[in-house]
Amino acid sequence: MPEFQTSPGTRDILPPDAARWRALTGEFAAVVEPAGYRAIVPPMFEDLGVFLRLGEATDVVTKEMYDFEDKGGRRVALRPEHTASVCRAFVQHRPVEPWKVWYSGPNFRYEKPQAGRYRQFDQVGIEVLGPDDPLLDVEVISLAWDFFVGLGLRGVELRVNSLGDAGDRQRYADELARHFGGHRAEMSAAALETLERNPLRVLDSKRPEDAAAIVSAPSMRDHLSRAAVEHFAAVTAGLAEIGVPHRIDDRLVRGLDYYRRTTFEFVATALPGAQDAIGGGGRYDGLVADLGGPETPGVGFALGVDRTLLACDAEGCFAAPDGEVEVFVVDTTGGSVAMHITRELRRIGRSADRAWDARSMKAQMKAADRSGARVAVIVGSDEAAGGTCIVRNLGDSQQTTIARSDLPAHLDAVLGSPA
RNA sequence: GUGGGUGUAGCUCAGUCCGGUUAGAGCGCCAGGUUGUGGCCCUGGAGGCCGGGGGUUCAAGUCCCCUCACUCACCCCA
Repeated sequence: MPEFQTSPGTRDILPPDAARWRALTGEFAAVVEPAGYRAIVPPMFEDLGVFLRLGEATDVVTKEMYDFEDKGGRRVALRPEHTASVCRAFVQHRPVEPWKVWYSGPNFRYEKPQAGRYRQFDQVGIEVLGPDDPLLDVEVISLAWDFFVGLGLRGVELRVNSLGDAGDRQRYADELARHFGGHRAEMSAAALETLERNPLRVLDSKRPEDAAAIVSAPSMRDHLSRAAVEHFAAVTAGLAEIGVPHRIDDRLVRGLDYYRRTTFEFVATALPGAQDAIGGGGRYDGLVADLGGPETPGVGFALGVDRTLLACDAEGCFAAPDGEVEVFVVDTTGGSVAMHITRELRRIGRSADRAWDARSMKAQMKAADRSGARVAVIVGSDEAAGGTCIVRNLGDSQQTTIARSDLPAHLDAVLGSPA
């Protein structure tokens, strides 16, 4: 084992995976930018207080925060997600509403690593600040949906729910606490602990002992204000209208407690249960105000890049793009001819690589083969002396000798015009 | 944070239960077979503090303890 390795919960994304990684972000931008979302890049760490607003009852805040004191004595934290940063940026810069932004970048959560769960993990997402129009919720959800579909994913389930307004949520939580209080005897110790902190989260327990108490629990649906009911009805109607399949799940509670009204989650059915949540989001109408800004509604989502890629693996879609070069130059005269040829080729828009360290022709040809190039341009002492080169098709092994000055035109004929 | 599993070559893994000379295989890499030409085949080569530390023993990759890392599940989430 080498002395230095990646820290727990982090890893290197090597080629060709890193290319796929970037391609995924590219796909996301291609879905979201035509809808008017513009890229935002907030800092990776902020004043700890920004993230504490995510909710004191959430694990993300209470036990997973990657916080530390900097040399200036400031209490800062690596961001656990983007939403709080985007809202802080909104309060700080006061852009014109609606403010529609998208992002892509790493988040940090100090958790015990596991399959599909890292301490540094990437998300792509969008946020919209300003409107509280339920049809905006529909747009937001549909963009995530379109993105997944565009990747080729077929086994994605969309679950939606409404948590109501702040008051609804509180009343419901109280009622749930009463309900579960009556079932203490049969429930798991862990669930009882959760009950103390955040009764809503108990609905999330997957333990068999808790199942009965959860099934008989009152539904959020019966505790929504009239306005929240209407909002949610408009959201689900909108989704149905544009043909985005979804399931209403009145037990759906999300991990951050800033959510109000609409919440949703994307589940990849091809993935094991512990890692099948590939994205989620919702409305957070109080968050901007909590961060010291004006009362401003917001909606958004974040999708896990790692898990989305895992889902693609499981479904066999969205393969890594090949990073192969078109031409490989073999030069057995010392290498400087290859230097000139690769430079010329790149200047006219062709990708070209070569071998180093003056290796034998056999070794260079082997490298050419491995590079995935379609043609090899070969220069030995005869060619160097005569100002010619050999162009060899690595597919069918046909080769011809041509004047070096004819190389660009010859490649156009063999490979087509440069991309 | 809690519990299980695993750490041997660049990679995938034998060998560990029942301790015993220079620790193996496949793939990959390098060289040669091919005096200028890749893939296939053949031959050879390089490459291991057997995760780290301590202990038991005449002797430890193998047994015991500790530790670190990875991994899976719970929790939680992306």
